[in-house]
Amino acid sequence: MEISSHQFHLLQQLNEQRRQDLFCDCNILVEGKVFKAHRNVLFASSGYFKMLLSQSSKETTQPTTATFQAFSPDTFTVILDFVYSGKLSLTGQNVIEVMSAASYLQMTDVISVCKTFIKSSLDISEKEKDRYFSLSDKDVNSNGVDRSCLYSSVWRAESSPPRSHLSPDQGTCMMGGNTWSNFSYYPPSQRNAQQQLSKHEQRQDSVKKSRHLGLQQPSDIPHYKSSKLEDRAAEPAGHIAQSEEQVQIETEVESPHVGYPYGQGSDVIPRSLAVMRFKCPFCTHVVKRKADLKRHLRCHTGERPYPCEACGKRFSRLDHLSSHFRTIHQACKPICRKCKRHVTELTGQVVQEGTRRYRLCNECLAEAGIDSIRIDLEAEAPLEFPQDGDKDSRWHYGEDNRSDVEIVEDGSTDLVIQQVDDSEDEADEKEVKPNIR
DNA sequence: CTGGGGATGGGGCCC
DNA sequence: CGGGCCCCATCCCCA
Repeated sequence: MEISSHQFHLLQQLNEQRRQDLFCDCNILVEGKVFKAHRNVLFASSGYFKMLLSQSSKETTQPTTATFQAFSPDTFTVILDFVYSGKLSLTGQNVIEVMSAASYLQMTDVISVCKTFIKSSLDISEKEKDRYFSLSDKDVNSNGVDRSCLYSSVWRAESSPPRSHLSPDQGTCMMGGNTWSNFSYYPPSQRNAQQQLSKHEQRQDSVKKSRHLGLQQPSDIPHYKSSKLEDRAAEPAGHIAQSEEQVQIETEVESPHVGYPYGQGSDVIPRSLAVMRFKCPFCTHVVKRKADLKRHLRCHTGERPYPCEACGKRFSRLDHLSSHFRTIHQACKPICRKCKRHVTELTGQVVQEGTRRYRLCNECLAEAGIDSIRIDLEAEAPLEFPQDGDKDSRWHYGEDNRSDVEIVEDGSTDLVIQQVDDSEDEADEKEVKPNIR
């Protein structure tokens, strides 16, 4: 016989103990603010704490102290409240930082909820599309409602992700009911993801400075990486409040009837004259297509679903990966890297340096004195790309093999020269990179 | 220190 | 809607 409310009451009791500082054996210091919690609970909720606490002293009589600078006390409050209640208080303003912190703490369920929160920003119902939304600050804010959403723990696989919070007519939304309020354990797939995050955590120390891998550390996520994004991040809070609206559809009149003011008379605008636009909830960017917004959002979330199997570098877009692979690993350009002259299969050769390939003309090869290196294609490890299908399950922030790559690429001992043979190269491309067209 | 080139990343848009 | 191409901006490296 199972008492369904037991888990809930147990968690409630633990939360009560935390509030009263009873049996708390772990101090968490976040930017000077001290949080008290139970080792057991933290251990069970976070891969980071699991590692930390299992590595820390076996002496259990002394309270453990953990210090964080990567996120704010407010963010950790949201995380800790979730740990002790199963409820995650997400808003358009805090979701990025909460996801960043969850990534740092290896809390895959929280990451999933944050991802869904962001992704669901794109899910605009047909009904809503038929409506006219004003973009003015006045209208956005005039609802006078708190748009924060409370997610209760991990939803079950068969449950739909939350969408209701998108409606501008709705305010606070509580994901209640059995499906949402039951506390769940990590499903096996999430455990795998957690292990990957764990690996990432171990790699953090070797993170390089390269700006191209700007989202290396979880803490970087809310800070963005390009100057453009930094500018956006530095925008005043007023703007954030405006863009807090998850996704707005802007109806733009492209006819001579440009005099329609926002917020009134919209229902008389013929649909044929209206252009749907999608506004990013995190910046001022507006795109015409939902797919473009989805792509754009990756620059906020740091999602890099396309890993290069040759070097491990991850890309946010397939075409960037494709371009990278062609340029770096396939030596597609028939140009001598040194003298920039056009080379053919007769006048040049492909040089392989680690996983990097480029072409050199015969003269430059002779000059460099590397023409004597024996080609050993049999021994050469093939560059293989993964098949499609795992991209979504594999992305996470800061996953970075760059340090390994640089070691490989800098190794002059890996220098291999191949005969230039475009036909062979194309065959190689098909074999090596099945997911790149 | 500076300019050029390469690599990368983001947006627009076509297929 | 995803894939892919083109364009452009930015950053980094190197001569």
